[in-house]
Amino acid sequence: MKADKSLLTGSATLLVLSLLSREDKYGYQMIAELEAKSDHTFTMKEGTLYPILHTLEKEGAVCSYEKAAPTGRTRKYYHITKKGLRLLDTKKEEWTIFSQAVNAILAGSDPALA
Amino acid sequence: MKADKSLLTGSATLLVLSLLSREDKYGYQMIAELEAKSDHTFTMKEGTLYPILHTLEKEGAVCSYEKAAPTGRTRKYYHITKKGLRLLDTKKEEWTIFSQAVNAILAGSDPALA
DNA sequence: TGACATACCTCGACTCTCTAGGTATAATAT
DNA sequence: ATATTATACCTAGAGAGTCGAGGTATGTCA
Repeated sequence: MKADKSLLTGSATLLVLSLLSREDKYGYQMIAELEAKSDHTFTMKEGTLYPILHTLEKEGAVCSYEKAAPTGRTRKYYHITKKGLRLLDTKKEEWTIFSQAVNAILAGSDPALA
Repeated sequence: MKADKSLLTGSATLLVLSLLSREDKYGYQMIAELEAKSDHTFTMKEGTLYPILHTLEKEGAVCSYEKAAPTGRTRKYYHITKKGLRLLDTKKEEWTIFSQAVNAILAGSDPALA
């Protein structure tokens, strides 16, 4: 994690839902994709991801199914539900409002440091 | 707080330092300014702000002094130090990297929902 | 004089992420 | 053959950060 990891708080679920909105994925894959797509800014730990997935499943935002990989290994895929898509929409908007608010505050700070 | 409050985690210190980079301020004032400048997105609680200010002071990022308000009341003003300005710079960059990374992930999500 | 806004502070609860373990299988190296 | 590494999943407890709810005190206004 390049940036202060505590910044991740509150966005982890948003990121997971966003990944799943394109196609079904399994846990290990999501971690790798987050790392790659964020240019190594996010290194989401397994201890963070798996509990999030389990919570989302309990809430009905995602559902899971097992599928064998070409290698023969069993993977647990997650699929986002309609409820999950609505949740994603809500969290996306929250993120937008939040980040714009932070930028508004920062815009007021000493320009000599920009 | 309009947005999920857990998003604030990790940015609270950045916001405080940013406010102080323009001019010295006292606690109660910072809460009001954050609320106003962020269009009511941030409602930083006193239980959040004061411990942050005390920690920053311990670290030498800010220093404080008492000053009487025109009303006669005593206010505790905080002044950002050079060390604090460097910390602000660091945290600003962390925020930029982080928010760009989140946006990169979101950009990959289902465009039909955008 | 009572109510309210200002102004500061702290403690314990809560939420979220991470550390550090654990299990098991497949691929690769020795 | 066998050891090691990568894959793939999981959980319990620790730690960090914020909040709720309380406390104290002063100034203003009805």
